[in-house]
Amino acid sequence: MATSKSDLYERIYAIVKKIPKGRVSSYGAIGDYVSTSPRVVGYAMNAAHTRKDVPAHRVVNRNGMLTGKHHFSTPYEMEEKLKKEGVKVKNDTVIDFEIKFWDPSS
DNA sequence: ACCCTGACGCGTC
DNA sequence: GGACGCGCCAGGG
Repeated sequence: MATSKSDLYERIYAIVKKIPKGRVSSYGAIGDYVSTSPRVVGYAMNAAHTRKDVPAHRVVNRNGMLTGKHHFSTPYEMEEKLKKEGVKVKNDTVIDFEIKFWDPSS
């Protein structure tokens, strides 16, 4: 059955993979798209370390803040990657978050 | 097998 | 307008 519990994580990974370069999304938006709690998205991202194809650095919280930056190899990796893709970050927060925001249903 | 904790977000007091 | 609780899943001790 495609409705296993772990399949939920797979769906989350699939969405994160679809985030275009230079764009970001939020835990809440993704969670809403896969019909789960935003928290679960965070849990999934934590486990996403084993998935090299999952750009977890493009996922931020609803404020556009890089809440998960401490989970990368270095706290600067997330910010550096975003800047390199054209997403300006200041004070651990994505600038023009509303503009850079990518909707999963888009 | 149990208890705890951890990348969030919203409603309510 | 700040603080608190709840929902939800998995892995570690």
